[in-house]
Amino acid sequence: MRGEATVLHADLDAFYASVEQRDAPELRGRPVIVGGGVVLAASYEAKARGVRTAMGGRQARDLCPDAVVVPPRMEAYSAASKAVFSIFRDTTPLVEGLSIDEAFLEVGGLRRIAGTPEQIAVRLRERVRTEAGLAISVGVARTKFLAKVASAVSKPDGLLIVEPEREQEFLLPLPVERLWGVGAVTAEKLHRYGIRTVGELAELEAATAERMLGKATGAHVHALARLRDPRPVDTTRRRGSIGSQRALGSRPRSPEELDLILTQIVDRLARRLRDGDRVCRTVVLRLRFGDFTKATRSRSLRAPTDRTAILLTVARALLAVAHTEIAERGITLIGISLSQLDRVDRVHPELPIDWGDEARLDTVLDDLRDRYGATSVSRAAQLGRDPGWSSPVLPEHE
DNA sequence: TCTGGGGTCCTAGGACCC
DNA sequence: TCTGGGGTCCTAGGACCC
Repeated sequence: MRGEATVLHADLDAFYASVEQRDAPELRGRPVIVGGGVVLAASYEAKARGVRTAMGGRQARDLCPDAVVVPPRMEAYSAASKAVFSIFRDTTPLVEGLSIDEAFLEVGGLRRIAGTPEQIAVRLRERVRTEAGLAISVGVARTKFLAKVASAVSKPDGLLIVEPEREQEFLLPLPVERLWGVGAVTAEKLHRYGIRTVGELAELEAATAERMLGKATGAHVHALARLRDPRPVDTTRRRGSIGSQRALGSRPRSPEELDLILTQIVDRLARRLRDGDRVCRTVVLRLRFGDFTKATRSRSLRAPTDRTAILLTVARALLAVAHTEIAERGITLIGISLSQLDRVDRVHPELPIDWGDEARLDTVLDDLRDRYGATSVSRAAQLGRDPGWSSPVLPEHE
């Protein structure tokens, strides 16, 4: 007894590019690339010419010179996503969003009122096509992982049901890259041991896979290869961090320029935090240097906050401690992540949300000075407290 | 491969506490 | 001021996903 195939994985096809083709009829049937420096999404016409997500824009244009390149319209994609997710939630209350364009739906309890999982999947695809104007692929299986693989195999615009008794037949011949959690590095490690298919991985002992790949990754991908994936569709998951970043190209940037970009990023994130009634406790500065190596600098606060002034002060202090490195090596990306998120109403009442206690903010800054010996930390602190900084130069909207 | 932007999870060492 | 082991938090880095 292994249960029935009641998990749907629904995944919009070439999402950003499909929204562009939906909104601009002259783009339909033509190769479309969303993005500039890098391909964010490619329509199936462009994919057929070898264009792939994350490919450099230059290479993409060489492969497909007649492609229409359009800049991303994130608001349009976000609106389209909301429309599709409301169809998901209208289908079943048990929806687990994975990203802007995909979700798991548990439909096991709906037989009487809505029919079999297959009937539900067929209707879902029709509704997304007619009501949102988009193609969506759906995989149906007993586990989340198998459903996800099934939707990927069914693309484009497909529906694939993996019946429990056909699972091995379906999965074992697939290349290991299909496993959720096997990327370029892990695939290369497995290839070095002569393992190319899921079936070959499944034949190993778990301990062997763990020795090859590390404990967590090894155990995880080995379990998937053996068809073990007990995770239920989880409707309660909430984001654990939010972030924003900006690629800067290779030209030199003045400290003032960096400070302005950092301010814009923190301002936008702090707004998102407050809009979602969330607070955060850790501020992470992300940097990419001139040679494209990466680094992070982070600081945790004693009390959670959603105040722009506090977040910006900490972010500036983190940037200040990295300024020598930036001056020497150049900078090509700057970003901030806010993590250890919590709901405002979950914060213990005795912990102030508005962390206005300057003495404690000073403790954070002193720590940074001790650790990095940076002299500009105090200037960052001054800037953060300067009432003039915030009197918004910055527009209210994102 | 001349490199976006949004996330998740894991590892590992050190601090600190019991 | 000798020593062990376990648990948790913090920081930094890395793999992976879409």
